[in-house]
Amino acid sequence: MDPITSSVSAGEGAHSEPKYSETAIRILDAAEGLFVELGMEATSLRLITQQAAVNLAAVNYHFRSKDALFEAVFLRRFGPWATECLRELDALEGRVAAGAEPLTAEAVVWSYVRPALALSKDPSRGGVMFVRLFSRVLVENHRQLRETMSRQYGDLVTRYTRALGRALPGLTEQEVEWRMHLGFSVMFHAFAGNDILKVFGRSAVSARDPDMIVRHMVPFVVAGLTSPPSGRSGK
Amino acid sequence: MDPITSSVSAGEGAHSEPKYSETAIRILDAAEGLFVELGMEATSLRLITQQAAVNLAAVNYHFRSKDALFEAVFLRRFGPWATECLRELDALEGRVAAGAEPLTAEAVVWSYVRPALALSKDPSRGGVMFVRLFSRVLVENHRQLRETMSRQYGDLVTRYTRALGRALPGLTEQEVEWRMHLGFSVMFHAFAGNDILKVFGRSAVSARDPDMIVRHMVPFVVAGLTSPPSGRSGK
DNA sequence: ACTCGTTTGAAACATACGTTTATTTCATGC
DNA sequence: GCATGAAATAAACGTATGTTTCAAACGAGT
Repeated sequence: MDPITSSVSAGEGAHSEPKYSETAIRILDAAEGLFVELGMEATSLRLITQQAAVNLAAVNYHFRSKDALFEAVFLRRFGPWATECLRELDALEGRVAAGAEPLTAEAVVWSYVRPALALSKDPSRGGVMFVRLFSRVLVENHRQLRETMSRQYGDLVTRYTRALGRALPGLTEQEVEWRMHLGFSVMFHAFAGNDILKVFGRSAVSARDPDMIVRHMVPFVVAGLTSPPSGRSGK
Repeated sequence: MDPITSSVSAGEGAHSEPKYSETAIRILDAAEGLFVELGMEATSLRLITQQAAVNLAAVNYHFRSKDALFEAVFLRRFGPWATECLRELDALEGRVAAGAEPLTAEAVVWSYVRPALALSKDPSRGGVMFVRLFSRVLVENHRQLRETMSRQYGDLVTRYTRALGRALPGLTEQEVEWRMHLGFSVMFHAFAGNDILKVFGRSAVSARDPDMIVRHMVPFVVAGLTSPPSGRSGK
């Protein structure tokens, strides 16, 4: 029988995670690394199955198609990360509501950075691979994945935007959205190591240590987020 | 005869631009749009030649291979842009040397943003396409292109790094490189419109007007660049 | 021991790809 | 008006792709 309908649809309802068989996991692991390194299009199923030491047909058996495999690879990491982000946000807003601390942009940033950092350091959850995969999704156009994301995780963005807006009073809603966009862009691509300097071969920086990335990135982003409002806000 | 050896190698020496035949230009234009939209791997020569209304073999005739075509597509835009950036930097440093203005981080940023903005608004030079293509190059691994870039344009990065370092005294060399990396990441991906919010379907922001992008982006980046040095500088 | 649903396995499928080959068309110089 | 080299064309090449097929192996339940 189709293992897809049993596992995936069982895990469809509200953010729960599907269980995978051992060979399915081997496929996911191999595919993850290759998708990150070569991109979705340039990675062949034969390369994946060879590296995973499983049969070629196993991919279509366990995941129905290459596209569905890509989505599974991505969502396996994204789901837990999104959950952790929401938990961090909940905790932060709880402390703020209790008057234990003010709601600052830096605190909001950390509620995103902390899960990303934890994830980066945990190889069993994909380590830094996931962030690099995510940065690919941002650039490539995976239509179906985007639909899934906006359907299933749209509220995450809403939550962050609202929190940031509260942390940055005096900014128009549009300015908040822009800074959110800019700030998250930096964070994603910094974590992913999409370094311009790397392209030019002058990459003394790319030590790729997550702690160091965070140490330089967070002050940069917080400074950008909290900079004084521009004279006239955009149309 | 091979049109490649005549045109490209004629334009090899020191940043000059090769001349292309009309059909070659048609191919470059079609390929540019498709590479941006679909990525290098997902774009087939058949799609390109069909859209350019030229024969399939014309690509290999004029550009030798698909890889070489990609490089040509990229360098056609990158060359003039790099030249303009260097001219802006020269002009800035000239004014600074003459004591006409101080060397600020914002001025350095503008020496990059101005050419990018001009390019974004000029459809005859690819418009916003090029920046989006560039952001793909940052994420995908085009080995040969990277070699060409670092060989031919490595000095551009050196110039920017040095200028930024002078504009930001009190920062260690490493901090300057980090901020440079972060700042340019924002600028590239902001111009390219690689919007995280877009992935989640909540893209009120992405009006994609270059002027508005710049208006929000520059203050953000300048704030990040000029933020006070972090306590202990990273190892 | 046998059955039945699940999972693997090897092979084939049709298609699409980048590239190459010959041939034809075309413009230009003599 | 013909020869010459560049450019366009149609067709084929070999290979690699995602997917499907169908038979074999497996593993628990009775």
